[in-house]
Amino acid sequence: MNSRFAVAVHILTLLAEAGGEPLTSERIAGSVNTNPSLVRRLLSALARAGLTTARHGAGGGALLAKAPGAVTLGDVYRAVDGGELFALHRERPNPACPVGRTIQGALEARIAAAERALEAELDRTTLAEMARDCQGAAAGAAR
Amino acid sequence: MNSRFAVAVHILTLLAEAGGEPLTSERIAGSVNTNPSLVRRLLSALARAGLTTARHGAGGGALLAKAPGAVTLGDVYRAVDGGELFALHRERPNPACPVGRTIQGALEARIAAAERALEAELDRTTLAEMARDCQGAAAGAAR
DNA sequence: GGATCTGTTACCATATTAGATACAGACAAC
DNA sequence: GTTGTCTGTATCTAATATGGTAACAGATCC
Repeated sequence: MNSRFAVAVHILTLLAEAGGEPLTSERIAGSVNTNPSLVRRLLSALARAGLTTARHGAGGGALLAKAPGAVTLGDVYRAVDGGELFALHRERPNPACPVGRTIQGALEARIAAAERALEAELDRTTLAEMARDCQGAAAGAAR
Repeated sequence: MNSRFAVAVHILTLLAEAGGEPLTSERIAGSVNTNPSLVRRLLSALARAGLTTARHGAGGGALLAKAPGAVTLGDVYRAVDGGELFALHRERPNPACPVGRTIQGALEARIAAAERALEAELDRTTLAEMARDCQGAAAGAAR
């Protein structure tokens, strides 16, 4: 459906490989193949979540706010997509029906558990590992 | 985001409680609080996945194709939403950049693992349990 | 044969997504 | 302190997804 998670991971992997060098939204957009404004929108969400910081002005750009080994894909998911996994009914179910009256409560607990499981799996990968994978694959392709 | 999963679980829970009695799309729509055509669309996906069958004509309607204890929320997810968790980049990343060239491959494995974790958690709940929860809550509310 | 119900299609309104442009504000360089 | 660079945000647009609605051919029951 939406590609925010993929693009956000892409951005952060670039920042991890930059090793403290600030990257401009234009430079990042060149790798992602999109436009700088979209990159800045995502960086805005990542900064709100405490994952990145920015330096204004000439020579500025985006920076990781933490060590690459301390940021997980789960952090990225929560920053850009969190809590949007499943929606409940758009219209409230019929309260005159036993199932309609209770289904949403029964579902909420299961949906929350599923989201926890998803995030726990995403938490098993750090940006450092993503950067390493991309380095290795790039080296392999260059041989 | 989308409510297909919630509505599909609602439909199947109704069928589980009906205990072999066929329910019409109009009857189901009354509980979900939507219109019969949408219900039939979802039932169509559920039937393709082998979760329901239908009886045409007067006195007909939808039926569970399996025992309520043999259908999990993971089955429902796969039937109506499967494989749509995360999208990759809409435009292909820049192949001239080491990260752009390799990020999608590195992401695909992690996304697949996350989806497996999500489905495994959903597989822990069956329709029988959903029906029991709704019965219990309904009884509690009636006291 | 007539009534009922499914399965599918088509159409519409709305919401979401992402591409694009614009501009005020922050900061660096000089 | 003036100029240039870059961020952060708002706005607009096009494409797509979602769900509400109507319509109708086909299957089945009575």
